[in-house]
Amino acid sequence: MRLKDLAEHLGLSQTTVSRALNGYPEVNEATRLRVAETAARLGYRPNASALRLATGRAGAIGMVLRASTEFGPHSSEFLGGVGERLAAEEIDILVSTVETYQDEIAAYRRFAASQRVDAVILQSPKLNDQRAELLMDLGLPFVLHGRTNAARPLAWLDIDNTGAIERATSHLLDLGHRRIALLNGMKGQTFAEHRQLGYLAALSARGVSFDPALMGNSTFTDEVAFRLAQAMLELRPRPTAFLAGSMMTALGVFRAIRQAGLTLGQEVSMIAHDDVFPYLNADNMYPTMSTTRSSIRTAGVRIAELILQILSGKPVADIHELWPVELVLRESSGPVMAEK
Amino acid sequence: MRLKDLAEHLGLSQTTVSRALNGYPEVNEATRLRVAETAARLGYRPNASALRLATGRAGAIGMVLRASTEFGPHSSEFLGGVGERLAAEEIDILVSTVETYQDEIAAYRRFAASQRVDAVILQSPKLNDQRAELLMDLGLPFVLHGRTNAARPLAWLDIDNTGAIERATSHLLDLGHRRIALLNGMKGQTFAEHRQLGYLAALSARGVSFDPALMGNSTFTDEVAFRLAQAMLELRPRPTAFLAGSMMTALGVFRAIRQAGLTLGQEVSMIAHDDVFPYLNADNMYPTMSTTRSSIRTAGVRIAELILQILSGKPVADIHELWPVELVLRESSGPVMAEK
DNA sequence: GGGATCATTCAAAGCGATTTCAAATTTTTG
DNA sequence: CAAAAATTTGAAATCGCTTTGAATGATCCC
Repeated sequence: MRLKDLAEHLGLSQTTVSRALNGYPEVNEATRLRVAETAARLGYRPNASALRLATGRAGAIGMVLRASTEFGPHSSEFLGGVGERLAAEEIDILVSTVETYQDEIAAYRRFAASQRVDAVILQSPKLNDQRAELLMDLGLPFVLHGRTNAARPLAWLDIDNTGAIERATSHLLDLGHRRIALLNGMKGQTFAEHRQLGYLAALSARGVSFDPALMGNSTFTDEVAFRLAQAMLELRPRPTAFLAGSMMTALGVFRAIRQAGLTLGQEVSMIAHDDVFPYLNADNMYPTMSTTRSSIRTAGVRIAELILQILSGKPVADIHELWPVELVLRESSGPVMAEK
Repeated sequence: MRLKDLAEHLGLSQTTVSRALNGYPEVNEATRLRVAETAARLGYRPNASALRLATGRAGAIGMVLRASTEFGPHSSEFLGGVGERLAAEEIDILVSTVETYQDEIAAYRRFAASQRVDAVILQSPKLNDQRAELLMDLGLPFVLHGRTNAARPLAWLDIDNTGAIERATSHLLDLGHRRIALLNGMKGQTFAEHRQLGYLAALSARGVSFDPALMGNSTFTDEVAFRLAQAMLELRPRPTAFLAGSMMTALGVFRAIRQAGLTLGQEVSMIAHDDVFPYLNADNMYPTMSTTRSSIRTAGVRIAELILQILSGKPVADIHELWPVELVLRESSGPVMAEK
C-alpha cells in the first residue's frame, strides 16, 4: 500500500493525500476526513525510507553501547526512559553495540556519514572525552548524559553527584562515623570524580583525614563490591560506614557485612546510590536501605525531550540541566557504635 | 558528500562509482581501485535512507521490549549478542520500548506497514502467542527466542528448559532431597511451563509427590525471590533444596537462607539457572553456585545469524534449534542434612 | 458582469541511492 | 582488415515520499 495506491483509490493526487495526512491547511476539511478515514481503514503508513529520504530527517536517534562495560541494568533502565518519550514522536532508537573504544568511534563516524540518525545520546563521559569532541567535529547533534570538560558548548544533563555524596558523607559524619568507605566508579569517569570531590569536601569540612584504603574504584557489580568491602572490613580500625556507588554495589557490600558477622544498620551503616530500578527497591530490602536517589529512567525521558528540542532548533549552549539528588534515610544508616 | 559529488570528483558517472563500490564485475579493476581509494579518503558512505529506498531492504531488524517486564539484565545481555553479529553486516537494531501488550502489537504493525525493519526477534513467548500469529499474518519475518504452539511453521531457537530442570531435580533427588522448591517464571510463559514439566517428570520418576506450596511463579528479581523463599523456609517441614530460575532469583534466595540462619550448601542446597552475565559469576559467589548454564548472549549471536539466513531465503520451517543446557555442580548443592 | 481574491487541487521536480538498457571503446576473430 | 564479441562506461528510470509552482473553480467586491 503506497501513497500512490491510496491516492488512486481515493481518486485524488498524491499531493493532496500527502497534505491531508500531514495536516497542511490548504486541504478541504471534507476531503481530509475522507482521506484520513480511508488511510486508517486500509492501514496505510508511509514507507519509512522514502519519508526519510524526502524529508532529510532520519527519524531515529542513536546510542552506542559498549557491550562489555555499559550493558547492564543502568543502560536498560535509561533506554526505557528514552524510548518512552521518543515512541510518541515515532522516532526510533538505533542501538549499536561495540566491543572496543575504537569500534565506538567508528560507530559514530558511520552514524554521521550515512545519516542514519538525527542525533545521538552520549553516556558515561570521562572528564576529557574524545567522543564528545568527535561528535562536535562531525556536526552530529547529541546530548551528553553526564558532564565533560570541553572548549565548545554542548548539551548535557547530569545529576549532582558531588552534592549527593557530600550530603551523604556529612550525614554519616554527623552520626559520628569517622571511617567511611567510598565504593566509587572507575577513575576518569566524570561521575566518579565528582563523587570523590563531594566525599573529600565533606571530610575536610570536618577535619577528618582521607584514607586511600577506604576508597575503591571499580565497576558497579555485586561481586566486585563484595570483594572490596570484604577487604576493607578486615582493616583495623575497620570502616563503620559505606557509601555504595549503586544498588548492585550495595548488595555486594551487604553480603560482605553479613559474612563478617556484622549487622547492617547497627555495627555498620550504609548509604547507597539508587538509580531506581523497578526490581531492586530500597524500601523492600532488609534492612531498608538509605539512599541518594535519582531516577535514571526519568533522566532518559528528559534527555529524549532535550534531543527533540535540539532537533527543532534550540541552541545546545542553552541546554544544561543539573538535577538535585534526594537523600532518603532508612534503616541501613545509624549512629556509630562502639566496636565489639 | 553524496554519490553524485564523489562521481564528479572522480570524473565518472554515478553508475560506475556505485558499481565499483558495490563490487560489480563489469568495472575496470584500475577504476575500481581509484574509486575505492578516493571514497575512503573522502569518507564517503551511502545515505542510509536512499540506499534503503533503492534496494527495498530496511537494513535493520526490530526488537520490541516491554519496559516494565522485559528490560533488565537478560535483555541487555541478549541484545549484546545480537548486536555483535549484526554489526558485521551493517544491520541496525531498532529498539522499540512499549508499556502494554496492546502497544506491543501496535509496534509490530507499525514495523510492518512502514517497512522499517526487515525482520524482528520475538522474545519471551507464551504457549499460545498472539504476537507470533500476528507476525505470520503480517508476513514480517522473525525468529522466536523460545517456543510456542502454532499451526504454521516458524523459526525458533530455544534452550532445553525441560531437560535442564529435570536433570537438576534428579540430581537433588539423588542427594536425598525430597522437599525441593522451584522458583519458576510466570505461568503461561513457555519456558516456565517447560521447566515445570521437567520438575514434575523428575519428581514422579522417583515417586515423590508434588507439593504446590513449593512452587513459586514470579518475575526473576532479587526481591520477589527473597520473599517467596522466606515464606517457603517457614513451612514445616521446610524445603531442603531450591531450584532458582535465574541468578537474580538465586541472590534473593540466598538472602532468605541467611536470614533464616541457615547455611547454603550445607543445610540447604540450591541450583540456579545461569544465563551467564559477565557481572554475576557463579564461580565467584560464596559459596560457589551450582547452575544449569546456557549463555543468553551466545543465543543472541546465533539468532542474529538465523535472521540473516532467513533474509537470504532459507525457509523458516528448517530453522529449529534446541540447545542443551549444562549442569555445573559447585558448592551450593550437597547431600541433604538432618534438620537441626 | 468582470477582475481580484481565496480555496482547493494537481503535475512534476526533487531526495540519493540502485539498476536497466544503451552506447562507446577495446579486443578478438575469421 | 572488417565484423563480431567482450569490456567498460553512462543516461535515465526507479524506489515512495514531500514540496514547489501552477492551474482550476468558486467567491467576493464595486
